[in-house]
Amino acid sequence: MSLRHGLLGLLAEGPASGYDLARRFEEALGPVWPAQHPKIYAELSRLAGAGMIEVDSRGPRGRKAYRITDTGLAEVRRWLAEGDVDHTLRSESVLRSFFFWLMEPDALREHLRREQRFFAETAALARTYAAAKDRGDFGDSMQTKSMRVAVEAAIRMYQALADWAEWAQTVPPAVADTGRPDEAADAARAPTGPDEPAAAG
Amino acid sequence: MSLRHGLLGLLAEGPASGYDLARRFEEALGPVWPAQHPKIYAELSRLAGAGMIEVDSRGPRGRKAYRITDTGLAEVRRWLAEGDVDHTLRSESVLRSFFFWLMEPDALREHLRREQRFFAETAALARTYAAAKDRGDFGDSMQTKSMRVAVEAAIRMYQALADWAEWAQTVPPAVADTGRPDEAADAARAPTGPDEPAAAG
DNA sequence: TAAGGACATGTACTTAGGGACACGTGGAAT
DNA sequence: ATTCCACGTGTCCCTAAGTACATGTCCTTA
Repeated sequence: MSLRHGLLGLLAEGPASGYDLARRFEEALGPVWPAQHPKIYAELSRLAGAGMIEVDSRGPRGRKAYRITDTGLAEVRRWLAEGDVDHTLRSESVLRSFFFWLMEPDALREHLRREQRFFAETAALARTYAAAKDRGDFGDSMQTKSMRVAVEAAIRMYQALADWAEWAQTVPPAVADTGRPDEAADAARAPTGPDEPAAAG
Repeated sequence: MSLRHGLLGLLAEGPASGYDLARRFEEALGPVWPAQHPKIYAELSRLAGAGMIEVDSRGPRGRKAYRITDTGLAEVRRWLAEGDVDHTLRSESVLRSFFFWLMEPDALREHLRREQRFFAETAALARTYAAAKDRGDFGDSMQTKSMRVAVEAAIRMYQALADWAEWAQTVPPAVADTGRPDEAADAARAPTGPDEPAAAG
Protein backbone atom coordinates (compact mmCIF):
# COMPACT_ATOMS: atom_id res chain seq x y z
CA MET A 1 0.00 0.00 0.00
CA SER A 2 2.53 2.59 -1.12
CA LEU A 3 0.00 5.22 -2.15
CA ARG A 4 -0.48 5.99 1.51
CA HIS A 5 3.24 6.53 2.00
CA GLY A 6 3.57 8.42 -1.24
CA LEU A 7 0.96 10.88 -0.02
CA LEU A 8 2.56 11.19 3.39
CA GLY A 9 5.94 11.74 1.75
CA LEU A 10 4.60 14.51 -0.43
CA LEU A 11 2.83 16.12 2.51
CA ALA A 12 6.09 16.04 4.44
CA GLU A 13 7.31 18.67 1.99
CA GLY A 14 4.51 21.00 2.97
CA PRO A 15 0.72 21.32 3.14
CA ALA A 16 -1.18 20.42 -0.01
CA SER A 17 -4.72 19.70 -1.16
CA GLY A 18 -6.00 16.53 -2.78
CA TYR A 19 -5.97 18.35 -6.06
CA ASP A 20 -2.33 19.37 -5.64
CA LEU A 21 -1.37 15.84 -4.71
CA ALA A 22 -3.22 14.38 -7.67
CA ARG A 23 -1.31 16.73 -9.94
CA ARG A 24 2.03 15.89 -8.38
CA PHE A 25 1.28 12.20 -8.69
CA GLU A 26 0.45 12.62 -12.32
CA GLU A 27 3.41 14.84 -13.12
CA ALA A 28 6.20 13.52 -10.97
CA LEU A 29 5.32 10.12 -9.53
CA GLY A 30 3.01 8.99 -12.30
CA PRO A 31 5.51 6.92 -14.26
CA VAL A 32 6.60 4.96 -11.19
CA TRP A 33 3.40 5.02 -9.16
CA PRO A 34 0.15 5.97 -10.85
CA ALA A 35 -2.73 7.24 -8.71
CA GLN A 36 -6.02 8.80 -9.77
CA HIS A 37 -7.80 11.44 -7.81
CA PRO A 38 -10.59 9.21 -6.46
CA LYS A 39 -8.02 7.00 -4.76
CA ILE A 40 -6.19 10.02 -3.42
CA TYR A 41 -9.24 11.68 -1.86
CA ALA A 42 -10.27 8.37 -0.33
CA GLU A 43 -6.83 7.75 1.08
CA LEU A 44 -6.64 11.29 2.46
CA SER A 45 -9.85 10.68 4.40
CA ARG A 46 -8.41 7.48 5.79
CA LEU A 47 -5.15 9.19 6.72
CA ALA A 48 -7.06 11.98 8.43
CA GLY A 49 -9.08 9.39 10.30
CA ALA A 50 -5.87 7.74 11.42
CA GLY A 51 -4.54 11.05 12.66
CA MET A 52 -1.63 11.05 10.26
CA ILE A 53 -2.68 14.24 8.55
CA GLU A 54 -5.04 17.07 9.47
CA VAL A 55 -6.74 19.92 7.66
CA ASP A 56 -4.32 22.81 7.47
CA SER A 57 -6.43 25.42 5.72
CA ARG A 58 -9.55 25.84 3.64
CA GLY A 59 -9.45 27.75 0.40
CA PRO A 60 -11.65 29.10 -2.40
CA ARG A 61 -13.58 26.27 -4.03
CA GLY A 62 -14.03 24.05 -1.02
CA ARG A 63 -10.32 23.51 -1.18
CA LYS A 64 -8.90 21.64 1.79
CA ALA A 65 -5.16 21.65 2.31
CA TYR A 66 -3.79 18.94 4.56
CA ARG A 67 -0.78 19.06 6.81
CA ILE A 68 1.18 16.05 8.05
CA THR A 69 1.14 15.29 11.78
CA ASP A 70 3.95 13.91 13.90
CA THR A 71 2.25 10.52 13.74
CA GLY A 72 2.19 10.71 9.95
CA LEU A 73 5.79 11.79 9.76
CA ALA A 74 6.80 8.91 12.01
CA GLU A 75 4.88 6.54 9.75
CA VAL A 76 6.69 7.59 6.53
CA ARG A 77 9.99 7.35 8.33
CA ARG A 78 9.09 3.91 9.63
CA TRP A 79 8.18 2.83 6.10
CA LEU A 80 11.43 4.19 4.72
CA ALA A 81 13.51 2.60 7.45
CA GLU A 82 11.83 -0.78 7.15
CA GLY A 83 13.77 -2.79 4.59
CA ASP A 84 11.01 -4.73 2.79
CA VAL A 85 11.15 -3.25 -0.66
CA ASP A 86 8.97 -4.76 -3.35
CA HIS A 87 11.30 -5.06 -6.31
CA THR A 88 8.81 -6.03 -8.98
CA LEU A 89 8.96 -3.86 -12.09
CA ARG A 90 5.63 -4.32 -13.83
CA SER A 91 6.35 -3.60 -17.46
CA GLU A 92 3.93 -4.36 -20.22
CA SER A 93 6.66 -3.65 -22.75
CA VAL A 94 8.81 -6.45 -21.42
CA LEU A 95 5.84 -8.75 -20.93
CA ARG A 96 5.04 -8.33 -24.61
CA SER A 97 8.58 -9.20 -25.58
CA PHE A 98 8.04 -12.77 -24.36
CA PHE A 99 5.58 -13.13 -27.18
CA PHE A 100 7.42 -11.39 -30.00
CA TRP A 101 7.70 -14.71 -31.79
CA LEU A 102 3.96 -14.50 -32.42
CA MET A 103 4.29 -11.23 -34.33
CA GLU A 104 4.92 -10.73 -37.99
CA PRO A 105 8.48 -9.53 -38.59
CA ASP A 106 7.39 -6.24 -40.13
CA ALA A 107 4.96 -5.45 -37.34
CA LEU A 108 7.62 -6.36 -34.79
CA ARG A 109 10.19 -4.09 -36.36
CA GLU A 110 7.71 -1.25 -36.42
CA HIS A 111 6.73 -1.96 -32.82
CA LEU A 112 10.35 -1.90 -31.67
CA ARG A 113 11.00 1.32 -33.51
CA ARG A 114 8.04 2.92 -31.77
CA GLU A 115 9.12 1.61 -28.40
CA GLN A 116 12.64 2.85 -28.91
CA ARG A 117 11.40 6.27 -29.86
CA PHE A 118 9.09 6.49 -26.89
CA PHE A 119 11.71 5.43 -24.37
CA ALA A 120 14.36 7.66 -25.89
CA GLU A 121 12.05 10.66 -25.79
CA THR A 122 11.04 9.98 -22.22
CA ALA A 123 14.68 9.66 -21.22
CA ALA A 124 15.45 12.93 -22.99
CA LEU A 125 12.60 14.66 -21.18
CA ALA A 126 13.89 13.40 -17.86
CA ARG A 127 17.32 14.70 -18.81
CA THR A 128 15.98 18.20 -19.35
CA TYR A 129 14.45 18.14 -15.86
CA ALA A 130 17.72 16.91 -14.47
CA ALA A 131 19.59 19.68 -16.24
CA ALA A 132 17.16 22.29 -14.92
CA LYS A 133 17.63 20.98 -11.42
CA ASP A 134 21.39 20.92 -11.82
CA ARG A 135 21.26 24.55 -12.93
CA GLY A 136 19.44 25.25 -9.68
CA ASP A 137 16.11 26.19 -11.25
CA PHE A 138 14.25 24.55 -8.39
CA GLY A 139 16.53 25.65 -5.58
CA ASP A 140 18.71 23.18 -3.77
CA SER A 141 16.55 21.98 -0.92
CA MET A 142 16.90 18.41 0.25
CA GLN A 143 13.59 17.59 -1.38
CA THR A 144 14.91 18.83 -4.71
CA LYS A 145 17.99 16.72 -4.32
CA SER A 146 15.90 13.61 -3.68
CA MET A 147 13.82 14.46 -6.71
CA ARG A 148 17.02 14.71 -8.68
CA VAL A 149 17.96 11.21 -7.58
CA ALA A 150 14.55 9.91 -8.63
CA VAL A 151 14.86 11.63 -11.99
CA GLU A 152 18.24 10.01 -12.45
CA ALA A 153 16.56 6.62 -12.02
CA ALA A 154 14.05 7.56 -14.70
CA ILE A 155 16.80 8.65 -17.07
CA ARG A 156 18.73 5.44 -16.62
CA MET A 157 15.75 3.10 -16.81
CA TYR A 158 14.24 4.70 -19.88
CA GLN A 159 17.61 4.92 -21.57
CA ALA A 160 18.22 1.25 -20.80
CA LEU A 161 14.86 0.39 -22.37
CA ALA A 162 15.54 2.58 -25.40
CA ASP A 163 18.88 0.82 -25.89
CA TRP A 164 17.18 -2.50 -25.42
CA ALA A 165 14.57 -1.74 -28.07
CA GLU A 166 17.32 -0.65 -30.43
CA TRP A 167 19.33 -3.78 -29.73
CA ALA A 168 16.25 -5.96 -30.21
CA GLN A 169 15.93 -4.62 -33.74
CA THR A 170 19.30 -6.15 -34.54
CA VAL A 171 18.10 -9.55 -33.34
CA PRO A 172 14.86 -10.01 -35.32
CA PRO A 173 16.59 -11.32 -38.45
CA ALA A 174 17.26 -14.41 -36.34
CA VAL A 175 13.80 -14.32 -34.77
CA ALA A 176 12.12 -13.71 -38.07
CA ASP A 177 13.81 -16.15 -40.42
CA THR A 178 13.51 -19.23 -38.22
CA GLY A 179 10.22 -20.15 -39.83
CA ARG A 180 6.61 -19.13 -40.13
CA PRO A 181 5.10 -18.28 -36.76
CA ASP A 182 2.17 -20.54 -37.53
CA GLU A 183 4.21 -23.69 -37.35
CA ALA A 184 4.68 -23.35 -33.63
CA ALA A 185 1.14 -22.18 -33.22
CA ASP A 186 -0.15 -25.22 -35.02
CA ALA A 187 1.96 -27.34 -32.73
CA ALA A 188 0.38 -25.59 -29.77
CA ARG A 189 -3.10 -26.49 -30.88
CA ALA A 190 -2.22 -30.06 -31.77
CA PRO A 191 -3.32 -32.62 -29.16
CA THR A 192 0.20 -33.52 -28.02
CA GLY A 193 1.25 -35.02 -24.71
CA PRO A 194 0.38 -32.96 -21.64
CA ASP A 195 3.70 -31.42 -20.63
CA GLU A 196 6.86 -29.84 -21.62
CA PRO A 197 8.94 -28.75 -18.66
CA ALA A 198 8.96 -25.00 -17.91
CA ALA A 199 11.98 -23.51 -19.57
CA ALA A 200 13.44 -20.66 -17.57
CA GLY A 201 13.67 -20.18 -13.86
CA MET B 1 -5.83 -6.86 -18.41
CA SER B 2 -2.51 -8.33 -19.52
CA LEU B 3 -2.76 -11.48 -17.45
CA ARG B 4 -5.24 -12.78 -19.99
CA HIS B 5 -2.82 -12.17 -22.82
CA GLY B 6 0.12 -13.48 -20.87
CA LEU B 7 -1.72 -16.76 -20.41
CA LEU B 8 -2.73 -16.93 -24.04
CA GLY B 9 0.85 -16.19 -25.07
CA LEU B 10 2.21 -18.99 -22.93
CA LEU B 11 -0.43 -21.38 -24.20
CA ALA B 12 0.55 -20.48 -27.76
CA GLU B 13 3.81 -22.30 -27.05
CA GLY B 14 1.94 -25.49 -26.28
CA PRO B 15 -0.68 -27.02 -23.99
CA ALA B 16 -0.22 -26.45 -20.27
CA SER B 17 -2.17 -26.74 -17.04
CA GLY B 18 -2.97 -23.99 -14.58
CA TYR B 19 -0.27 -25.33 -12.36
CA ASP B 20 2.31 -25.19 -15.15
CA LEU B 21 1.30 -21.66 -16.02
CA ALA B 22 1.47 -20.55 -12.41
CA ARG B 23 5.01 -21.91 -12.25
CA ARG B 24 6.04 -20.21 -15.47
CA PHE B 25 4.57 -16.95 -14.28
CA GLU B 26 6.51 -17.20 -11.07
CA GLU B 27 9.77 -18.26 -12.69
CA ALA B 28 9.88 -16.34 -15.93
CA LEU B 29 7.26 -13.59 -15.98
CA GLY B 30 7.15 -12.94 -12.25
CA PRO B 31 9.50 -9.96 -12.15
CA VAL B 32 7.63 -8.12 -14.92
CA TRP B 33 4.12 -9.42 -14.37
CA PRO B 34 3.29 -11.17 -11.11
CA ALA B 35 0.30 -13.53 -11.02
CA GLN B 36 -0.80 -15.93 -8.31
CA HIS B 37 -2.52 -19.21 -8.98
CA PRO B 38 -6.01 -18.13 -7.85
CA LYS B 39 -6.04 -15.43 -10.51
CA ILE B 40 -4.70 -17.83 -13.10
CA TYR B 41 -7.32 -20.52 -12.53
CA ALA B 42 -10.07 -17.92 -12.55
CA GLU B 43 -8.79 -16.42 -15.78
CA LEU B 44 -8.47 -19.83 -17.39
CA SER B 45 -12.14 -20.50 -16.69
CA ARG B 46 -13.05 -17.18 -18.24
CA LEU B 47 -10.86 -17.86 -21.28
CA ALA B 48 -12.44 -21.29 -21.70
CA GLY B 49 -15.85 -19.70 -21.45
CA ALA B 50 -14.89 -17.25 -24.16
CA GLY B 51 -13.74 -20.11 -26.39
CA MET B 52 -10.16 -18.90 -26.47
CA ILE B 53 -8.79 -22.05 -24.91
CA GLU B 54 -10.12 -25.55 -24.44
CA VAL B 55 -9.24 -28.60 -22.39
CA ASP B 56 -6.54 -30.52 -24.20
CA SER B 57 -6.06 -33.46 -21.87
CA ARG B 58 -6.74 -34.61 -18.35
CA GLY B 59 -3.97 -36.03 -16.24
CA PRO B 60 -3.25 -37.71 -12.90
CA ARG B 61 -4.44 -35.47 -10.06
CA GLY B 62 -7.38 -33.86 -11.74
CA ARG B 63 -4.85 -32.14 -13.94
CA LYS B 64 -6.37 -30.24 -16.81
CA ALA B 65 -4.12 -29.12 -19.63
CA TYR B 66 -5.48 -26.38 -21.84
CA ARG B 67 -4.84 -25.79 -25.50
CA ILE B 68 -5.20 -22.44 -27.29
CA THR B 69 -7.90 -22.18 -29.96
CA ASP B 70 -7.77 -20.22 -33.19
CA THR B 71 -9.91 -17.56 -31.52
CA GLY B 72 -7.42 -17.34 -28.69
CA LEU B 73 -4.46 -17.18 -31.00
CA ALA B 74 -6.13 -14.41 -32.97
CA GLU B 75 -6.72 -12.53 -29.73
CA VAL B 76 -3.05 -12.58 -28.62
CA ARG B 77 -2.01 -11.51 -32.07
CA ARG B 78 -4.57 -8.72 -32.02
CA TRP B 79 -3.24 -7.58 -28.65
CA LEU B 80 0.34 -7.68 -29.89
CA ALA B 81 -0.50 -5.83 -33.10
CA GLU B 82 -2.54 -3.15 -31.35
CA GLY B 83 -0.17 -0.35 -30.43
CA ASP B 84 -1.51 0.81 -27.04
CA VAL B 85 1.31 -0.15 -24.74
CA ASP B 86 1.08 0.90 -21.13
CA HIS B 87 4.52 2.27 -20.38
CA THR B 88 4.22 2.70 -16.63
CA LEU B 89 7.03 1.08 -14.69
CA ARG B 90 5.73 0.66 -11.17
CA SER B 91 8.80 0.68 -9.00
CA GLU B 92 8.67 0.98 -5.27
CA SER B 93 12.43 1.50 -5.24
CA VAL B 94 12.15 4.64 -7.31
CA LEU B 95 9.06 5.83 -5.45
CA ARG B 96 11.04 5.62 -2.22
CA SER B 97 13.83 7.67 -3.71
CA PHE B 98 11.53 10.70 -3.84
CA PHE B 99 11.55 10.62 -0.08
CA PHE B 100 15.20 9.91 0.61
CA TRP B 101 15.50 13.36 2.16
CA LEU B 102 13.39 12.06 5.05
CA MET B 103 15.90 9.33 5.88
CA GLU B 104 18.89 9.53 8.14
CA PRO B 105 22.11 9.61 6.11
CA ASP B 106 23.41 6.35 7.59
CA ALA B 107 20.18 4.50 7.01
CA LEU B 108 20.06 5.87 3.48
CA ARG B 109 23.57 4.74 2.69
CA GLU B 110 22.80 1.29 4.03
CA HIS B 111 19.56 1.20 2.06
CA LEU B 112 21.31 2.14 -1.17
CA ARG B 113 24.00 -0.46 -0.61
CA ARG B 114 21.34 -3.12 -0.17
CA GLU B 115 19.47 -1.95 -3.26
CA GLN B 116 22.64 -1.94 -5.31
CA ARG B 117 23.49 -5.44 -4.21
CA PHE B 118 20.03 -6.75 -4.96
CA PHE B 119 19.86 -5.22 -8.42
CA ALA B 120 23.38 -6.30 -9.28
CA GLU B 121 22.68 -9.87 -8.20
CA THR B 122 19.45 -9.98 -10.15
CA ALA B 123 21.20 -8.65 -13.23
CA ALA B 124 23.91 -11.27 -12.80
CA LEU B 125 21.32 -14.02 -12.52
CA ALA B 126 19.65 -12.83 -15.71
CA ARG B 127 23.05 -12.85 -17.37
CA THR B 128 23.58 -16.51 -16.54
CA TYR B 129 20.24 -17.34 -18.16
CA ALA B 130 21.21 -15.31 -21.18
CA ALA B 131 24.53 -17.13 -21.40
CA ALA B 132 22.81 -20.50 -21.14
CA LYS B 133 20.44 -19.56 -23.92
CA ASP B 134 23.28 -18.25 -26.05
CA ARG B 135 25.05 -21.57 -25.57
CA GLY B 136 21.91 -23.19 -26.93
CA ASP B 137 20.92 -24.95 -23.69
CA PHE B 138 17.26 -24.35 -24.45
CA GLY B 139 17.35 -25.01 -28.17
CA ASP B 140 16.88 -22.19 -30.64
CA SER B 141 13.16 -22.11 -31.23
CA MET B 142 11.50 -18.79 -31.90
CA GLN B 143 10.04 -18.86 -28.41
CA THR B 144 13.50 -19.23 -26.94
CA LYS B 145 14.70 -16.29 -28.96
CA SER B 146 11.86 -14.11 -27.69
CA MET B 147 12.67 -15.21 -24.18
CA ARG B 148 16.24 -14.19 -24.80
CA VAL B 149 15.07 -10.72 -25.80
CA ALA B 150 12.98 -10.47 -22.63
CA VAL B 151 15.94 -11.58 -20.53
CA GLU B 152 18.05 -8.91 -22.18
CA ALA B 153 15.54 -6.33 -20.99
CA ALA B 154 15.85 -7.67 -17.46
CA ILE B 155 19.64 -7.53 -17.61
CA ARG B 156 19.66 -3.95 -18.81
CA MET B 157 16.98 -2.67 -16.43
CA TYR B 158 18.44 -4.30 -13.35
CA GLN B 159 21.94 -3.21 -14.31
CA ALA B 160 20.68 0.33 -14.81
CA LEU B 161 19.11 0.27 -11.36
CA ALA B 162 22.26 -1.19 -9.80
CA ASP B 163 24.32 1.57 -11.39
CA TRP B 164 21.78 4.10 -10.23
CA ALA B 165 21.95 2.88 -6.64
CA GLU B 166 25.72 3.03 -6.79
CA TRP B 167 25.67 6.53 -8.25
CA ALA B 168 23.16 7.65 -5.63
CA GLN B 169 25.66 6.74 -2.92
CA THR B 170 28.02 9.33 -4.33
CA VAL B 171 25.36 12.04 -4.05
CA PRO B 172 24.32 11.73 -0.38
CA PRO B 173 27.09 13.99 0.95
CA ALA B 174 25.14 16.79 -0.68
CA VAL B 175 21.77 15.39 0.39
CA ALA B 176 22.98 14.75 3.92
CA ASP B 177 24.82 17.93 4.83
CA THR B 178 22.18 20.40 3.71
CA GLY B 179 20.64 20.47 7.16
CA ARG B 180 18.72 18.39 9.65
CA PRO B 181 15.76 16.61 8.02
CA ASP B 182 13.51 17.92 10.77
CA GLU B 183 13.77 21.51 9.63
CA ALA B 184 11.82 20.80 6.49
CA ALA B 185 9.47 18.53 8.37
CA ASP B 186 8.78 21.26 10.91
CA ALA B 187 8.09 23.58 8.02
CA ALA B 188 5.63 21.04 6.64
CA ARG B 189 3.67 20.96 9.85
CA ALA B 190 3.75 24.70 10.34
CA PRO B 191 0.48 26.43 9.45
CA THR B 192 1.87 28.26 6.46
CA GLY B 193 -0.05 29.58 3.47
CA PRO B 194 -1.91 26.94 1.51
CA ASP B 195 0.19 26.43 -1.61
CA GLU B 196 3.53 26.12 -3.11
CA PRO B 197 3.36 25.37 -6.83
CA ALA B 198 4.07 21.77 -7.80
CA ALA B 199 7.73 21.58 -8.71
CA ALA B 200 8.35 19.05 -11.46
CA GLY B 201 6.29 18.20 -14.48
C1' DT C 1 -22.32 39.00 -20.16
C1' DA C 2 -21.75 34.56 -21.64
C1' DA C 3 -18.92 30.76 -22.21
C1' DG C 4 -15.13 27.91 -21.55
C1' DG C 5 -11.60 26.06 -18.88
C1' DA C 6 -8.96 25.18 -14.81
C1' DC C 7 -9.90 24.43 -10.03
C1' DA C 8 -11.79 21.39 -6.58
C1' DT C 9 -14.03 17.40 -4.30
C1' DG C 10 -16.31 13.68 -4.13
C1' DT C 11 -19.51 8.96 -5.06
C1' DA C 12 -20.51 4.65 -7.40
C1' DC C 13 -19.30 0.78 -9.75
C1' DT C 14 -16.31 -2.67 -11.76
C1' DT C 15 -12.26 -5.17 -12.20
C1' DA C 16 -7.57 -6.65 -10.64
C1' DG C 17 -4.56 -8.34 -7.22
C1' DG C 18 -3.09 -10.89 -3.18
C1' DG C 19 -3.46 -13.68 1.00
C1' DA C 20 -5.73 -17.36 3.53
C1' DC C 21 -8.11 -21.38 3.48
C1' DA C 22 -9.64 -25.88 1.73
C1' DC C 23 -9.37 -30.24 -0.36
C1' DG C 24 -7.57 -34.19 -2.52
C1' DT C 25 -3.78 -37.33 -5.16
C1' DG C 26 0.41 -39.75 -6.59
C1' DG C 27 5.00 -41.02 -5.85
C1' DA C 28 9.13 -41.60 -3.23
C1' DA C 29 11.60 -42.42 0.73
C1' DT C 30 11.84 -44.15 5.53
C1' DA D 1 2.90 -49.26 6.12
C1' DT D 2 3.29 -44.58 6.84
C1' DT D 3 4.73 -40.25 6.24
C1' DC D 4 6.03 -36.47 3.62
C1' DC D 5 6.23 -33.63 -0.24
C1' DA D 6 5.26 -31.97 -4.72
C1' DC D 7 1.38 -31.91 -7.59
C1' DG D 8 -2.99 -29.97 -8.64
C1' DT D 9 -7.40 -27.24 -8.47
C1' DG D 10 -10.10 -24.37 -6.56
C1' DT D 11 -13.08 -20.81 -3.21
C1' DC D 12 -13.47 -16.79 -0.25
C1' DC D 13 -12.61 -12.36 1.14
C1' DC D 14 -10.47 -8.04 1.53
C1' DT D 15 -7.96 -4.33 -0.47
C1' DA D 16 -6.17 -1.72 -4.47
C1' DA D 17 -6.83 0.29 -8.80
C1' DG D 18 -9.31 2.39 -12.46
C1' DT D 19 -13.37 4.41 -14.98
C1' DA D 20 -17.46 6.93 -15.22
C1' DC D 21 -20.40 9.94 -13.23
C1' DA D 22 -21.84 14.06 -10.52
C1' DT D 23 -21.45 18.69 -8.82
C1' DG D 24 -20.16 23.13 -8.19
C1' DT D 25 -16.86 27.46 -8.25
C1' DC D 26 -13.71 31.01 -9.72
C1' DC D 27 -11.40 33.43 -13.36
C1' DT D 28 -10.34 34.85 -17.83
C1' DT D 29 -11.40 36.02 -22.34
C1' DA D 30 -14.25 36.90 -26.30
